[in-house]
Amino acid sequence: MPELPEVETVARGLRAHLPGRRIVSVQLGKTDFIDDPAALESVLPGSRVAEVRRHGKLMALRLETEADDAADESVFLLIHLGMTGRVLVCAPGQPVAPHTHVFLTLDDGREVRYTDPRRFGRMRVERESAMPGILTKLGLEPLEMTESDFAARLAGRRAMIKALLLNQAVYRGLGNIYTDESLWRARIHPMRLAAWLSATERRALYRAIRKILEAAIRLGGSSISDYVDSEGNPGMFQLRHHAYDREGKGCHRCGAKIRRIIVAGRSSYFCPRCQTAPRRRKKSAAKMSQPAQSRRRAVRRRVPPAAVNTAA
DNA sequence: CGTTGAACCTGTTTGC
DNA sequence: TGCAAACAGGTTCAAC
Repeated sequence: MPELPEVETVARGLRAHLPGRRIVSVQLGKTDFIDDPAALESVLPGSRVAEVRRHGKLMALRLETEADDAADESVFLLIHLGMTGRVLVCAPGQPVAPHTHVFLTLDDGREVRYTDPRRFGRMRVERESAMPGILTKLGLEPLEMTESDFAARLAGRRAMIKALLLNQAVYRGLGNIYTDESLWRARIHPMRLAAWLSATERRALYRAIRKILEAAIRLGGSSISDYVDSEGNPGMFQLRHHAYDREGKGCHRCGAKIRRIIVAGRSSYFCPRCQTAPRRRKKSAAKMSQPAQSRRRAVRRRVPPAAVNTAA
């Protein structure tokens, strides 16, 4: 479910309710998705939510703990929703959904509940001093990066563009839905090698990512099966998908049938007419005669244009 | 570096 | 109809 627009929507919902609230108590169900459950139980009660941040798909609640001493270091509750995680702010009596494993009771009587059937999500507490290290491992924030920042990350990379967009150490927050939607909009085939995109294509992709994410946030994210925001409402952006989950249906631009292939281990939807496939890479040279092989060798390692500058 | 496949876990959809 | 396989928005790790 949750990619940047969904996590942003949840974070905004939490922002409307949590800052200033004190956490009174914590109850845990299954804890195999929590790094250190005991730490959660000891740190959270009595703390006050100061701020709700989002870094890519990661939510970070800054907590002010009861001043034990002069050290005014904040603590962060980190929440990653994985595939099926939900965070809901509930009235006390509300029925408890199955697979709800974390309850945070607030000082106004309401509860923050974490529900996650597959438990691919993650939760943990971190000291403030650990945060910079965590954030530097993440890539660029898509809605904050400049076009040249974006392009610089593609330079010299021989990976397929889809794999690179999904890599959270390159850009943070894009997942399977929004990479496919962005590539469709930019008319780029998911298997194209990143370094070999033209300047025009890079620009189109940069702009597509912004447009898609902004529109998705405006509509509260995409709800395919599980996703709901912090109040339990689904998003609406799935109604505007052009590629994702549309196998066999007509391309909204040209009418060709949307195809599904596996790229980077993930289902990838694209329009075979609008997003033209890269030239097939050479098969193994094993069967070639010796002279042919040496001739090949000379031209084999073509250096992608973008890497030339970087290397020099 | 980059790719692939498996693993984590449960629920739903698809196919024979 | 029934059961098993395939599949799902994410991340991580080992092996090549």
